[in-house]
Amino acid sequence: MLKEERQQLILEHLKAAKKINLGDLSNMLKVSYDSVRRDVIELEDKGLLKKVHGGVVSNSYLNILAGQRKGVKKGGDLEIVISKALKFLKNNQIIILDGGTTNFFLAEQIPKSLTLTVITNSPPLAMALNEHENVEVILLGGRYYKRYQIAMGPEVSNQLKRFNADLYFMGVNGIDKTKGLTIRNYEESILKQQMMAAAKSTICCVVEEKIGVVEAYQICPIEKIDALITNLDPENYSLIGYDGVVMV
Amino acid sequence: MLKEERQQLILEHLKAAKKINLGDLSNMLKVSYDSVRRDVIELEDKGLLKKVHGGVVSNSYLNILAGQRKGVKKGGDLEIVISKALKFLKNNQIIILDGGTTNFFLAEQIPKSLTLTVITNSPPLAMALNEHENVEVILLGGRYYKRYQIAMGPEVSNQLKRFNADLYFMGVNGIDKTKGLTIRNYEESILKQQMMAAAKSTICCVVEEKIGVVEAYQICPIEKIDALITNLDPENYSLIGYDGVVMV
DNA sequence: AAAATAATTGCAAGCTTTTGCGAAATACTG
DNA sequence: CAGTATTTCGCAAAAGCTTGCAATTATTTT
Repeated sequence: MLKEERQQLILEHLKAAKKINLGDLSNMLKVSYDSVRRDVIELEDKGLLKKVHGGVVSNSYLNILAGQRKGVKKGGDLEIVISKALKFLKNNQIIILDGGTTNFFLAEQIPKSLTLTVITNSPPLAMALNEHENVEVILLGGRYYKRYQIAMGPEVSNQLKRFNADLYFMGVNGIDKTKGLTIRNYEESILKQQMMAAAKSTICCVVEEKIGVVEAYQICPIEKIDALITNLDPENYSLIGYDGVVMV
Repeated sequence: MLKEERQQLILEHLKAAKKINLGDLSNMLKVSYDSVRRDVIELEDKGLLKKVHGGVVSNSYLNILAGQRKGVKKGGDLEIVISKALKFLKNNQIIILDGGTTNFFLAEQIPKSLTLTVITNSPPLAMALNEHENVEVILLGGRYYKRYQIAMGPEVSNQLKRFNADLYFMGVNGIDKTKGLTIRNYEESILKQQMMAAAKSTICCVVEEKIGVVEAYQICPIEKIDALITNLDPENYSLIGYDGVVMV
């Protein structure tokens, strides 16, 4: 069995199971514990799952590449988040949208009648707005990171310095009471800080499963953002202790 | 057995089996391991499969990107133009590709093994290079023109000033002996001039039907470009009178 | 048709990746 | 805090891959 094949199987299993322990995987795939372990490490490096003590959990990192366009499931967590986020949009606003699936789907769902300027470093997101006649798009250029499908680097930062947007919708990998907003890529964490600085207020959109997750690099502590949008009711117990933020 | 025949068999087998290891292929096709290996490298260059340690997998297996049709018709005019254009590419070159369909398809057909830097103002083109691991992409940012799906404006021009690329592949709407290279959009005509200035040499790729066509805005006279690639034989009568250009 | 050139093939030696094992370290549980 | 479960690490064997070379076959040129 090829390594790639195995990794594919692990991912498929994870879609169904949500959490699997490595021993079971090892039996199931008929390879040693170590091989599974190494596969899982590789997959984690690619951001496709998250390793925890006792097994692996799905990371719901849908690659826009993977054909899952127009992928907001009716009534799903993501749809709830997006519908809440859309309420923040007003005519003639200038908003920054960074890369990431949530923002991509948010962009797709922007009402066609709304007049907006969208600043983004994500080519797929820019293209998702092709049919939005009233949305002007400013694309930030720089070195293009294929893996994340975004532009990053000094050029992007420089261009950002000249902007004063009304809103910034930030995507993150994890959000935690004490560790704040975190992400897996260092450069991106810096970029997101700069995007915050380029906007009057910052809104963070996350689905439930990212709550309590801590990733490698902090962007900022919780209280620096102006609003946190989740699919949960603002009174939900999972959100207790996130002080200083408007919950939506 | 001919090489092409063998490669066809490999692809067919892969369609059915999703994966296969090179030793088995070697037995099946009754040629040495090395020949199979070299076939597989060629196929990988064309993006038709993915080589991994232990064998090959059909690349639709790893990525659900299968639906992404390669848009060049076999034996069509465009394919001829593109195959000629690819001969100009050498390892470690820095090339500028502007928007337009010819360049988009050219980008798709760049061999996966080629190491290049591609500078572009076209988000779709940047994304078309997602699977080209050896191609670094620099995305030019600015105002995004949805209709053409390219970035244009002063930011793009400024970024261009700092580049000294080896080659610029220019797309045009029309080419004519006396009126030169022309295009429908004024701003774009200026941008293309700037791209010419940012590259050591400029190559123009056109299919037959654009020859003799004159559009609203001239980019430059014919003799300013270094090579003209068409689907026609360089000796073809349609090309008589285009002086001062290398015909390919 | 002969010579020159180019493309293809197979081989062998050397190199890299992958794998499983056992010991050691670390994280959870009651 | 001890005990158990889980994870990590280093290593060496095995499997697989690459590279240069020389022989062969095909193609083009003279």
